[in-house]
Amino acid sequence: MTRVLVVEDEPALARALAITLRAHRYDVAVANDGRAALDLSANWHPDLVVLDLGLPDLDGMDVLRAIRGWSAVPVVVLSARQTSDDKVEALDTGADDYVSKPFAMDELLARLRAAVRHTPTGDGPPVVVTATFTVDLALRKVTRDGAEVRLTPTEWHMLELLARDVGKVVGRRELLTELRGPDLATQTHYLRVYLAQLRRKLEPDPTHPRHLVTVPGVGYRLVP
Amino acid sequence: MTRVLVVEDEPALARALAITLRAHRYDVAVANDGRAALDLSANWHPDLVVLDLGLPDLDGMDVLRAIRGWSAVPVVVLSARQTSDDKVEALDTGADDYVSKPFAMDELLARLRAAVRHTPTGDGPPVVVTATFTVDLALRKVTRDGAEVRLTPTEWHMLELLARDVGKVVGRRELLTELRGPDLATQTHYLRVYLAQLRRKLEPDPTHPRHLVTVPGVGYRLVP
DNA sequence: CGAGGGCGTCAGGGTTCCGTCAGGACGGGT
DNA sequence: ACCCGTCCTGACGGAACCCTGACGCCCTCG
Repeated sequence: MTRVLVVEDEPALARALAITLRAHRYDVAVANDGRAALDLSANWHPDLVVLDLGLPDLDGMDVLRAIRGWSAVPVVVLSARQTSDDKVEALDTGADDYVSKPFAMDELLARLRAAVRHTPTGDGPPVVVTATFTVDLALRKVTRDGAEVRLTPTEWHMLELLARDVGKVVGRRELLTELRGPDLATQTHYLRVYLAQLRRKLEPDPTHPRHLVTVPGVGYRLVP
Repeated sequence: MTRVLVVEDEPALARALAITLRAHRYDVAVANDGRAALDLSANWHPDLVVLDLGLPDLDGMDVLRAIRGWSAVPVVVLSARQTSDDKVEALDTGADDYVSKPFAMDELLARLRAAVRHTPTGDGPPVVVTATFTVDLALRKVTRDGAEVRLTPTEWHMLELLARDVGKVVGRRELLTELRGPDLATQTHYLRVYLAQLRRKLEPDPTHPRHLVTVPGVGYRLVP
């Protein structure tokens, strides 16, 4: 199910959005202010963000910038401002769409659908199959020999990053920036520990990995 | 340069769009009707399509559907209709954005930039093929006779530099500056050692290289 | 004919990098 | 308050890698 993070301080609108989105089979989380928005966008891993620019604590643009600093999740901006300058600034900061209030709900929904289509991983198959295990990005589940494998949040996050670019090498810095933030992007030891745990849970022979392959000096890659 | 196909039957607006886009360093082609739009979108390979729904011969929606039949190029729809039904239909048919006339030019430009961001790495041939091995820059992988070849970071870095300019000679100083920094750009011996290792791993007959060719006194070059 | 420079090959020491085990810190649930 | 799962850091053995030095070859030039 598509996970939508709604960042909206006005309670009435927030409730309306949540109800409507849930009625359309979205998985919805609501953030009332900028802090919660950053927290949820970092830890809840939404597939889409609806961001109202008018927030009580932080400037909405700063929230957008922060999210874009480490994630490529589609962001649809909601705003009462209608001047083209505001739209240009938001779009050039990385917003995928800009909807002015008041808006028609069905139009917003259509724009959300369009935005979700843009997710870089959205065009490929949402499920990665290898010889010994299967990763389902949409369902957030990984199965091995038919049985589901229990993964900790960090383990899953890591596997998700690798599965999002199957076959391609994911750099250590890239992984660490996603997992722990840009500041700790040099702690490569962290990656080794969790890669080992993933291998223990997923590889038939953890000491001779066939799918969770390390590329020395660069990063790791998931091969099908 | 980004190639934009403008589909617009109204001459004044078509000219204005073309002029503005060209001023912003876009490569622009204009189609006055649906037939020309389909023709150009198929043969000219635009990176972005600006599509006005009001066309003399075909329905704009049919044009959109046709394009989406074979291409994932970003399409920004332009229309005089402002009802949300029209927007929903266009967006759900595959349009990336919907702009109602009249519109502010700078907003349209921002939306075009946002739309073009969605195209996933459409530039350049990411794979170099020779008679005995192939280099895939994107996947960071090199295969020989179908089997993957293990390269050390330095070996790969070197091969990457050569593959980035296939056929052209890459100077020794250029190589060394990339590999070891500007200060050590005279240690040509370093290059010989690693070229030899690359040849040993990739050439059928390492003593008589066919693809990793030496240009005496100048540098090396990769020939397909 | 000998000297010299550019090139390719081989080998080894020093260093970095990787994988693994173990244990303390933290937090949520009972 | 206790327990359990998870997160994170430290230490260590082993492997891979980087780089340099030494040597032989070929060609050119004195």
